[in-house]
Amino acid sequence: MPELPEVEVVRAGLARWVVGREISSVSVRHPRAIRRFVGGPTQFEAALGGRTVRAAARRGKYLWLPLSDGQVLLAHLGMSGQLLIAPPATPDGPHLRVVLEFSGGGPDLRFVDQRTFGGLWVEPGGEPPDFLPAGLGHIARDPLDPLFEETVFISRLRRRRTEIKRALLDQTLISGVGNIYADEALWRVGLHGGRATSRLSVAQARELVGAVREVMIEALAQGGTSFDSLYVNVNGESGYFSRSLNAYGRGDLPCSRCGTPMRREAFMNRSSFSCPRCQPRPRSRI
DNA sequence: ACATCCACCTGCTCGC
DNA sequence: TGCGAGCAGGTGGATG
Repeated sequence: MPELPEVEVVRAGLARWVVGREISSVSVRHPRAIRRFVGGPTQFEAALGGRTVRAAARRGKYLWLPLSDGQVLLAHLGMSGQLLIAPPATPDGPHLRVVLEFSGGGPDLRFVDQRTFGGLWVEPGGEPPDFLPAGLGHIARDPLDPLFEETVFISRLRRRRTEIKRALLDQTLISGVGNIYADEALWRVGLHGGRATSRLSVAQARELVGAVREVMIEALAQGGTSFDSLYVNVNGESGYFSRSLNAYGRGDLPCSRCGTPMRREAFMNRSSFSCPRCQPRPRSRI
């Protein structure tokens, strides 16, 4: 799905519904879902059977479940992945990719993913709290992480030679931010995403991180952002933050601050939304 | 090392 | 009704 608030909603759901349970069997319905696991479906199923889930952790948009044998089950939802808690008798939907069943009955955990950009895989684990799965070494901390170092982020940001929206989407600089929350944060601080990172003052950069953090906290409190059934919590329920969006998806609608029609610009095979008046385009390029 | 771009997918909506 | 184009919340790896 999803950006940090949506992934965090899923993590919390896993903590509630899956932690403490023993995996009894695993069924891979689509091999692409585990393409990041070298062993293939048979070994994947064997790697998980009989293990108990110890916790539910997250770094940026990646999730992982430490297991009783010391390994971790990793998940990334890609653009359309869902982790759903479902009664065992639930019929297979068209995009069901992996099913995990648990000992002693109770609901299954299902990985459903229309576009198949997401996936599950298993890696060696390690000791919390500093442990980070090997595959996630390049992912920065997110701005809600207590160990996120704002001053380090700001100095790295200002040393970049790129545009601020690109930098916000760079998960090696700051994680958890995607197209929605980047646009929302930029709108809040009145900066156009095309501004040069190197020309931001420290104060502006600080304001920007503050806005990212703020919009994510607000979204989290409302269960995340969803426009349709594609982005849901583990119980299949949508969050309400789409009602609070001020920028994303609002092309031609009035800016909620000044009333000017919002503009939509093409950006990396996607769209950026901004207010032409509150967020003027920079005069100079990078 | 750093910056940029696009392939990887399915499905929906829109205009012709 | 059909069909192609364009679009969708992400990312790793190739390329410069």
